[in-house]
Amino acid sequence: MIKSIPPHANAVVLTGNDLLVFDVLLAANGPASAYDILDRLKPDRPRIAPTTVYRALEHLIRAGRVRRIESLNAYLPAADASDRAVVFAICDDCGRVQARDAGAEVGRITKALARDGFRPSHPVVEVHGRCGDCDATGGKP
Amino acid sequence: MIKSIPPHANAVVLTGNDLLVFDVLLAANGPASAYDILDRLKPDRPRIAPTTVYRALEHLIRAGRVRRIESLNAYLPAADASDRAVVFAICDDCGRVQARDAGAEVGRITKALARDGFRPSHPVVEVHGRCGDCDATGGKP
DNA sequence: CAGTGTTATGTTATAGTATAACTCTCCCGA
DNA sequence: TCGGGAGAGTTATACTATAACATAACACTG
Repeated sequence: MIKSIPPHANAVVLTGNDLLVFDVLLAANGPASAYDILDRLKPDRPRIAPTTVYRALEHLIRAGRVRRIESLNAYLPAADASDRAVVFAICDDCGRVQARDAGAEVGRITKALARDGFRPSHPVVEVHGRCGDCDATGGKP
Repeated sequence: MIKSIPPHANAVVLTGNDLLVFDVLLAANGPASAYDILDRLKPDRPRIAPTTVYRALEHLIRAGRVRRIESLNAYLPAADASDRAVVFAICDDCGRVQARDAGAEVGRITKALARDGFRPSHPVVEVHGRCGDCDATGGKP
């Protein structure tokens, strides 16, 4: 039986650039696109290129510190570095995103696929809708 | 070209362009990007623009005939026009995609979110991995 | 029929997202 | 010391999607 995966089985070393990008993401207080991040960094580093941001995002994602939201082409800092499956609840009115653990439900889905011979590696679970606040107030205003 | 279609109450009326795009998608035998479709249409219609393809895709999606795969930026014809939630099993080796009904599992997820005050509208469930064929043969070759 | 609204389509341009390909440099370990 | 690999810079380009405006075709209504 497998116990648990050592937290640093695939340690990813984060560089200065990586942490800079991570700080911007934290400050964004919500999902940010790679180019949002780029724009935020340009005042200090006028020659910074998309490549730099994308490389940092790749590191951060590998390290479990950041998640990509596929249906928004955006990135969100992770609450913790676990690789547990999460579901993103995306409010299409205000743009806010809540991440929730969905390990159990996603497990059912991946297990069902595995029974058909598919070997799941990375699940994407994102639910669009309207958050409680917007639903109460009738939207953005 | 289509002359007129009896305007059933809530039916989405598909136009000639729409059906053309749908035919290309069917012929693709797998997920196709909007620009794949565009390239395939260009020989017959050299002046066709992205807008035209995107508008057709929008119609087809509204009609339930086509699904967008968010994590691939690609489109797939739907097996049927139901709006039941599906999960896409995406093989990252060969690129093939299988759609499976996931109404029950997705229902659990959306209900859990609804209990938190979120009102789900459109779920995105896509699982990347390796299909049985590729897993058996070791990959693309 | 004219006037009007709606939808589809065309056309041009641009915005937004992501990667390729090459270079340089620095650090570290053989 | 040297060579290799990771990080980072630089330039260019590929890929994805929409904006903004113009025209046409049709359907409704008065």
